[in-house]
Amino acid sequence: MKYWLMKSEPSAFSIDDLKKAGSEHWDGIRNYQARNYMRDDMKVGDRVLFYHSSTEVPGVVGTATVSREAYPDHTAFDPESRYFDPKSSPDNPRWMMVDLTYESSFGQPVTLAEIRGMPKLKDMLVIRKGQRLSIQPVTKAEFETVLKFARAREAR
DNA sequence: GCCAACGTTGGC
DNA sequence: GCCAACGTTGGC
Repeated sequence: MKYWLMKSEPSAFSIDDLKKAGSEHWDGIRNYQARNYMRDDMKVGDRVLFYHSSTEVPGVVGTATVSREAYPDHTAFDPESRYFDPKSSPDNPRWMMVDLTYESSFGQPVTLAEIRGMPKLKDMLVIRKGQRLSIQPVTKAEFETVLKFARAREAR
């Protein structure tokens, strides 16, 4: 089983949106490395840290699981979509998506600043300068550290 | 809104 | 295949 961090702008799609939906497809990925992670490495049951970016307090806000492996991102075929890509076609799809299923929401986000401050999380890609990938692998230890930190705070 | 860091595009 | 120009990301 693998572990991931996936970024979303909450104004576009938030953890609450995923909670409401239960499961949802993760469309709009238009970066080859992020696509390759989904296409080649994500399996059903993989666990995901759900991260809110471009918001007042960026950070991990909850968890999800991968519930369907990579399949063509249909928004690339839709000229009306902001994610339209004329180079992608149903015959030869360039972009992929996976489905995520909601797992949990943190009472308070584990903020980017907090991640920066924790020695155990010093190698997380999300705090590496210039790292903008919207899908990033995390280690099991990092995943569990984030989760424990969130749970410990909720227990107080 | 600024801007650093990157990724992509396209002319050559 | 180089690389300048351009677009995007995302924290601040």
